[in-house]
Amino acid sequence: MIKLDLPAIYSALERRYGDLNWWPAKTPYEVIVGAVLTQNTNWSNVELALANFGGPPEPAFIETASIERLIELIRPAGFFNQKARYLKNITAWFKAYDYDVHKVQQRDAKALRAEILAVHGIGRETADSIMLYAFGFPEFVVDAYTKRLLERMGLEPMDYERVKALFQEQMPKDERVYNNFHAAIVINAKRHCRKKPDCRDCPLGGICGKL
DNA sequence: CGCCAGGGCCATA
DNA sequence: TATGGCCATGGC
Repeated sequence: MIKLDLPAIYSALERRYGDLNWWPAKTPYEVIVGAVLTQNTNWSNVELALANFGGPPEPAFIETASIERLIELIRPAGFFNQKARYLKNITAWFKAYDYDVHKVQQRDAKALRAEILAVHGIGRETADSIMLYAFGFPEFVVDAYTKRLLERMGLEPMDYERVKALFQEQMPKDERVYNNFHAAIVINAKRHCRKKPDCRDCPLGGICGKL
Protein backbone atom coordinates (compact mmCIF):
# COMPACT_ATOMS: atom_id res chain seq x y z
CA MET A 1 0.00 0.00 0.00
CA ILE A 2 1.62 3.20 -1.20
CA LYS A 3 0.83 6.69 -0.05
CA LEU A 4 1.60 9.16 -2.78
CA ASP A 5 2.88 12.57 -1.78
CA LEU A 6 0.67 14.79 -3.89
CA PRO A 7 2.09 18.10 -2.63
CA ALA A 8 5.56 16.90 -3.69
CA ILE A 9 4.23 15.98 -7.12
CA TYR A 10 2.55 19.37 -7.39
CA SER A 11 5.74 21.18 -6.45
CA ALA A 12 7.75 19.31 -9.07
CA LEU A 13 5.18 19.99 -11.77
CA GLU A 14 4.76 23.64 -10.83
CA ARG A 15 8.51 24.19 -10.90
CA ARG A 16 8.54 22.94 -14.47
CA TYR A 17 5.35 24.39 -15.87
CA GLY A 18 4.70 27.43 -13.68
CA ASP A 19 1.29 28.98 -13.11
CA LEU A 20 -0.88 27.57 -15.86
CA ASN A 21 -4.37 28.75 -14.87
CA TRP A 22 -5.65 26.73 -17.72
CA TRP A 23 -8.73 26.10 -19.81
CA PRO A 24 -8.86 27.52 -23.28
CA ALA A 25 -12.21 29.34 -23.32
CA LYS A 26 -13.40 32.92 -23.40
CA THR A 27 -16.62 32.48 -21.42
CA PRO A 28 -17.94 30.14 -18.72
CA TYR A 29 -20.52 28.78 -21.12
CA GLU A 30 -17.79 27.98 -23.62
CA VAL A 31 -16.15 25.93 -20.85
CA ILE A 32 -19.38 23.99 -20.45
CA VAL A 33 -19.64 23.30 -24.17
CA GLY A 34 -15.99 22.33 -24.38
CA ALA A 35 -16.31 20.02 -21.37
CA VAL A 36 -19.06 18.06 -23.12
CA LEU A 37 -17.39 18.04 -26.52
CA THR A 38 -14.08 16.78 -25.17
CA GLN A 39 -15.55 13.64 -23.64
CA ASN A 40 -13.17 10.92 -24.80
CA THR A 41 -12.11 13.25 -27.60
CA ASN A 42 -8.89 15.00 -28.54
CA TRP A 43 -8.98 18.73 -27.87
CA SER A 44 -7.94 19.54 -31.44
CA ASN A 45 -11.25 18.04 -32.61
CA VAL A 46 -13.09 20.15 -30.05
CA GLU A 47 -11.44 23.25 -31.46
CA LEU A 48 -12.69 22.41 -34.93
CA ALA A 49 -16.22 22.09 -33.57
CA LEU A 50 -16.02 25.30 -31.53
CA ALA A 51 -14.73 27.17 -34.58
CA ASN A 52 -17.94 26.23 -36.39
CA PHE A 53 -19.86 28.47 -33.98
CA GLY A 54 -17.94 31.49 -35.24
CA GLY A 55 -17.18 32.75 -31.73
CA PRO A 56 -17.93 31.70 -28.17
CA PRO A 57 -21.13 29.62 -28.25
CA GLU A 58 -24.24 31.32 -26.90
CA PRO A 59 -26.59 29.38 -24.64
CA ALA A 60 -29.64 31.00 -26.20
CA PHE A 61 -28.52 29.74 -29.60
CA ILE A 62 -27.98 26.16 -28.46
CA GLU A 63 -31.26 26.30 -26.59
CA THR A 64 -33.20 27.10 -29.77
CA ALA A 65 -31.13 25.42 -32.50
CA SER A 66 -32.40 22.14 -33.92
CA ILE A 67 -30.61 18.94 -33.02
CA GLU A 68 -29.78 18.51 -36.70
CA ARG A 69 -28.14 21.92 -36.83
CA LEU A 70 -26.16 21.25 -33.66
CA ILE A 71 -24.97 17.94 -35.09
CA GLU A 72 -23.65 19.73 -38.17
CA LEU A 73 -21.72 22.19 -36.05
CA ILE A 74 -20.19 19.78 -33.56
CA ARG A 75 -19.54 16.96 -36.01
CA PRO A 76 -15.72 17.17 -35.87
CA ALA A 77 -15.82 16.43 -32.13
CA GLY A 78 -17.30 12.98 -32.74
CA PHE A 79 -20.11 11.20 -30.85
CA PHE A 80 -22.25 14.01 -32.23
CA ASN A 81 -25.63 12.34 -31.81
CA GLN A 82 -25.13 11.98 -28.06
CA LYS A 83 -23.26 15.22 -27.55
CA ALA A 84 -25.88 17.34 -29.33
CA ARG A 85 -28.43 16.09 -26.82
CA TYR A 86 -26.05 16.47 -23.91
CA LEU A 87 -25.51 20.11 -24.90
CA LYS A 88 -29.27 20.65 -24.99
CA ASN A 89 -29.57 19.07 -21.55
CA ILE A 90 -26.87 21.06 -19.79
CA THR A 91 -28.06 24.25 -21.49
CA ALA A 92 -31.58 23.66 -20.21
CA TRP A 93 -30.09 23.26 -16.76
CA PHE A 94 -28.20 26.57 -17.12
CA LYS A 95 -31.33 28.32 -18.34
CA ALA A 96 -32.94 27.71 -14.95
CA TYR A 97 -30.33 30.19 -13.68
CA ASP A 98 -31.11 32.62 -16.50
CA TYR A 99 -27.66 31.78 -17.92
CA ASP A 100 -26.30 33.84 -15.05
CA VAL A 101 -22.95 32.66 -13.70
CA HIS A 102 -23.39 34.66 -10.53
CA LYS A 103 -26.64 32.91 -9.67
CA VAL A 104 -24.98 29.52 -10.06
CA GLN A 105 -22.11 30.62 -7.83
CA GLN A 106 -24.57 31.42 -5.03
CA ARG A 107 -25.43 27.74 -4.69
CA ASP A 108 -24.05 25.33 -2.15
CA ALA A 109 -21.30 23.35 -3.87
CA LYS A 110 -22.45 19.90 -2.87
CA ALA A 111 -26.05 20.48 -3.90
CA LEU A 112 -24.95 22.10 -7.13
CA ARG A 113 -22.71 19.17 -8.04
CA ALA A 114 -25.53 16.71 -7.42
CA GLU A 115 -27.78 18.80 -9.62
CA ILE A 116 -25.28 18.93 -12.47
CA LEU A 117 -24.59 15.20 -12.16
CA ALA A 118 -28.29 14.55 -12.59
CA VAL A 119 -28.14 16.05 -16.09
CA HIS A 120 -28.14 13.24 -18.65
CA GLY A 121 -24.73 13.19 -20.31
CA ILE A 122 -22.83 14.84 -17.48
CA GLY A 123 -20.72 12.40 -15.47
CA ARG A 124 -18.27 13.07 -12.67
CA GLU A 125 -15.39 14.43 -14.70
CA THR A 126 -17.52 16.70 -16.84
CA ALA A 127 -19.40 17.93 -13.77
CA ASP A 128 -16.21 18.76 -11.92
CA SER A 129 -14.70 20.43 -14.99
CA ILE A 130 -17.76 22.65 -15.17
CA MET A 131 -17.71 23.35 -11.43
CA LEU A 132 -14.02 24.25 -11.43
CA TYR A 133 -13.32 25.81 -14.80
CA ALA A 134 -16.64 27.47 -15.59
CA PHE A 135 -17.77 28.53 -12.11
CA GLY A 136 -14.63 28.56 -9.98
CA PHE A 137 -15.65 26.04 -7.32
CA PRO A 138 -12.76 24.14 -5.70
CA GLU A 139 -13.64 20.69 -7.10
CA PHE A 140 -10.65 18.66 -8.25
CA VAL A 141 -11.00 17.16 -11.72
CA VAL A 142 -9.85 13.56 -12.17
CA ASP A 143 -9.38 12.28 -15.71
CA ALA A 144 -7.74 9.39 -17.52
CA TYR A 145 -4.40 11.24 -17.47
CA THR A 146 -4.59 11.66 -13.70
CA LYS A 147 -5.25 8.00 -13.08
CA ARG A 148 -2.56 6.87 -15.50
CA LEU A 149 0.07 9.14 -14.00
CA LEU A 150 -0.73 8.21 -10.40
CA GLU A 151 -0.91 4.50 -11.16
CA ARG A 152 2.46 4.69 -12.89
CA MET A 153 3.77 6.23 -9.69
CA GLY A 154 2.48 3.29 -7.70
CA LEU A 155 -1.07 4.16 -6.72
CA GLU A 156 -3.45 1.21 -6.66
CA PRO A 157 -6.36 1.56 -9.11
CA MET A 158 -9.35 3.23 -7.49
CA ASP A 159 -12.60 4.83 -8.53
CA TYR A 160 -13.16 8.48 -9.38
CA GLU A 161 -14.41 9.71 -6.02
CA ARG A 162 -11.57 8.09 -4.12
CA VAL A 163 -8.90 9.60 -6.34
CA LYS A 164 -10.58 12.98 -6.05
CA ALA A 165 -10.67 12.61 -2.27
CA LEU A 166 -6.91 12.00 -2.19
CA PHE A 167 -6.32 15.35 -3.86
CA GLN A 168 -8.83 17.22 -1.74
CA GLU A 169 -7.41 15.73 1.48
CA GLN A 170 -3.76 16.41 0.68
CA MET A 171 -4.04 19.75 -1.11
CA PRO A 172 -5.49 23.03 0.13
CA LYS A 173 -9.09 23.43 -1.02
CA ASP A 174 -8.18 26.20 -3.39
CA GLU A 175 -9.61 26.78 -6.84
CA ARG A 176 -6.32 28.08 -8.18
CA VAL A 177 -4.35 25.09 -6.89
CA TYR A 178 -6.83 22.58 -8.33
CA ASN A 179 -6.85 24.41 -11.63
CA ASN A 180 -3.06 24.42 -11.88
CA PHE A 181 -2.56 20.88 -10.64
CA HIS A 182 -5.01 19.31 -13.05
CA ALA A 183 -3.61 21.39 -15.88
CA ALA A 184 -0.05 20.37 -15.07
CA ILE A 185 -1.03 16.69 -14.95
CA VAL A 186 -2.59 16.92 -18.41
CA ILE A 187 0.39 18.77 -19.86
CA ASN A 188 2.84 16.34 -18.30
CA ALA A 189 0.86 13.29 -19.36
CA LYS A 190 0.76 14.50 -22.95
CA ARG A 191 4.47 15.25 -22.99
CA HIS A 192 5.91 12.45 -20.85
CA CYS A 193 3.38 10.11 -19.23
CA ARG A 194 1.87 8.92 -22.49
CA LYS A 195 0.56 5.45 -23.15
CA LYS A 196 4.08 4.75 -24.28
CA PRO A 197 5.94 6.66 -21.59
CA ASP A 198 8.74 9.05 -22.52
CA CYS A 199 10.47 9.55 -19.20
CA ARG A 200 13.43 11.53 -20.55
CA ASP A 201 13.58 14.84 -18.72
CA CYS A 202 10.26 14.23 -16.94
CA PRO A 203 9.89 16.66 -14.02
CA LEU A 204 8.69 13.75 -11.87
CA GLY A 205 11.75 11.65 -12.69
CA GLY A 206 13.19 12.23 -9.25
CA ILE A 207 10.19 10.87 -7.36
CA CYS A 208 8.39 8.57 -9.83
CA GLY A 209 8.60 4.87 -9.07
CA LYS A 210 10.94 5.51 -6.15
CA LEU A 211 8.22 5.65 -3.52
C1' DC B 1 -3.24 1.16 -42.11
C1' DG B 2 -4.31 0.91 -36.86
C1' DC B 3 -4.27 3.43 -32.71
C1' DC B 4 -5.78 6.95 -29.86
C1' DA B 5 -8.11 11.01 -27.69
C1' DG B 6 -9.07 15.84 -21.27
C1' DG B 7 -16.29 10.00 -20.86
C1' DG B 8 -20.81 8.53 -20.16
C1' DC B 9 -24.74 5.52 -20.76
C1' DC B 10 -26.57 1.17 -20.75
C1' DA B 11 -27.11 -3.88 -20.29
C1' DT B 12 -25.59 -7.59 -17.87
C1' DA B 13 -24.00 -10.43 -13.88
C1' DT C 1 -20.23 -2.87 -7.73
C1' DA C 2 -17.92 -3.82 -11.83
C1' DT C 3 -17.05 -4.99 -16.32
C1' DG C 4 -17.94 -4.63 -21.62
C1' DG C 5 -20.12 -2.70 -25.78
C1' DC C 6 -21.22 1.33 -27.89
C1' DC C 7 -20.71 5.97 -29.69
C1' DA C 8 -17.33 8.85 -34.26
C1' DT C 9 -14.24 12.23 -35.87
C1' DG C 10 -9.51 13.72 -37.15
C1' DG C 11 -4.39 13.52 -36.30
C1' DC C 12 -0.56 10.73 -36.48
